[in-house]
Amino acid sequence: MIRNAASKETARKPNMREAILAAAEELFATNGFNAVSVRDIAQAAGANPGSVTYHFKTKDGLLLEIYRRHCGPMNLRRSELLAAAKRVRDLQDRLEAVVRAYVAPAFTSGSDLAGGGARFTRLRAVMSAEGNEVARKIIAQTFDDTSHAFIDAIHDSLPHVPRTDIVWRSHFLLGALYYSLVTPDRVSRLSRGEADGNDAASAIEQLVQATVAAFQAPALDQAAPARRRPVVSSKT
Amino acid sequence: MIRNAASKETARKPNMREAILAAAEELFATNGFNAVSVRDIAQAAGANPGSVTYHFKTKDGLLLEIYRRHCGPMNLRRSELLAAAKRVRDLQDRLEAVVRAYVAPAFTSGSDLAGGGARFTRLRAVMSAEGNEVARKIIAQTFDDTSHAFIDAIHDSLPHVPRTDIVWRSHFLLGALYYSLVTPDRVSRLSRGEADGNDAASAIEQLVQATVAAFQAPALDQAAPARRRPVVSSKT
DNA sequence: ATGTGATTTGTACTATCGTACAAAAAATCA
DNA sequence: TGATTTTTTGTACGATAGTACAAATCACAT
Repeated sequence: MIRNAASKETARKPNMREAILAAAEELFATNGFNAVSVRDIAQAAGANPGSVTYHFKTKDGLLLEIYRRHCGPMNLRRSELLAAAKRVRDLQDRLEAVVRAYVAPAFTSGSDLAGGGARFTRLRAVMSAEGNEVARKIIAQTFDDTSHAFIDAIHDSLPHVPRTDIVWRSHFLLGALYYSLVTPDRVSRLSRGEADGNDAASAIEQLVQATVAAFQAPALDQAAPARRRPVVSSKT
Repeated sequence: MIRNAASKETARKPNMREAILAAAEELFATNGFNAVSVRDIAQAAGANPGSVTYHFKTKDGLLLEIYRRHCGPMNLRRSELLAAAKRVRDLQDRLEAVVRAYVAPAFTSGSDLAGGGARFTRLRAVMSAEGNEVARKIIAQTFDDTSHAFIDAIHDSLPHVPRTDIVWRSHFLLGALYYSLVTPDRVSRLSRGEADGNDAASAIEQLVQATVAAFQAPALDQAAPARRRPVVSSKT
């Protein structure tokens, strides 16, 4: 939408550059950073390997640009959604709205820059698992603000739950979200075809519902640490 | 334990072989498969690169052996824990016991083969994210049985929740578990030091409590699909 | 101690990696 | 159109990858 700006950006002829970015995003998201060569990317984009060097200098630079391109619009969109969610009156409904505002943009398909999108979210999941340095840096300095904003919003809806628990549970949420995008087929397989792990709408609803319940769980204060230790025999 | 068998296995002098396996497990789990070279592994194990080839033939063979070594004892142990959990009378307590039986072994430290252990679990998380072929094959044929057993056990404690929902929620559980092992520092960072993401006991308690609540969430039947669609403006 | 098989070492081969760079092609503007 | 800049191509270089293999070394039964 926001397009006809004719800025002084280097977007003179974005065809090849954009194709390379898209191909790299897809390949990195499915195979990891190190498993994909610059030549793989060039071939998938219908470009020459040297063209990648020309546009992005290095392979790291290419990854960095993928992040750069997404992070700005994405955080903006998330702020909007969060602000709207925070205006919901009913406390229970507000919690669900906040969670949904966090979850939904991660599942959008296509090249939805603003929402983040499933492809970029999956990319982040994979980079996180690989401990990629470039990703780690840009993520810590770009996403933590947003994460804190969401955590605060959730905490406002659940004043009786300590912040520590909220942090843990939001961490679990992100893990579940990532994993749903990384291995959707596992859901189809384990449900014996009754559920479709690749159906974004189902994933969102299931994740929102489960997560809201998780956030609403009673506080886990260390006052009663060894409430019960069931099962676990002592065989080493 | 089962050791002095003097079988015809090639376990005559396991020192170096074991060192290589341990080093590879650690390096793969933290950096991914492709980012780690055979030379890296050999160096970390104090071995010669050729020694890796001698014991495991190929790099894939080395990864395969890591899985092979863990899967048997691990599934055995999980079955034991699950069986014990299923003997818990109270339905609510049983659910928690089953979840704990699933979660706890994944966080054990050291070279605990039977439990699975944090290192191997993290390795599985990373391989899953990278879409590693070797791992994908062995996982589908080794873990699905156990997963089904746990899903069935949880379903028994929650008869009113459709199996589909149980599958989704158990999928979220595994994702949260993986992510907790992959990026524990994020918890410490977001909680501003109030929580320690690397503390296994805390992680287990938090994860069990949150997950039990998630499983207990009301069923999400498609009878009421558009219960409410809060927030989300329609800007594409 | 000595011979034998198992293991470790050292090294080399080929393939592919990321990247550099000059030449060709395309695009832009006077 | 011709000049100039931007983009694409083709190719090459050094580094490192996985793996193979012969020689050296070790463990140990005889």
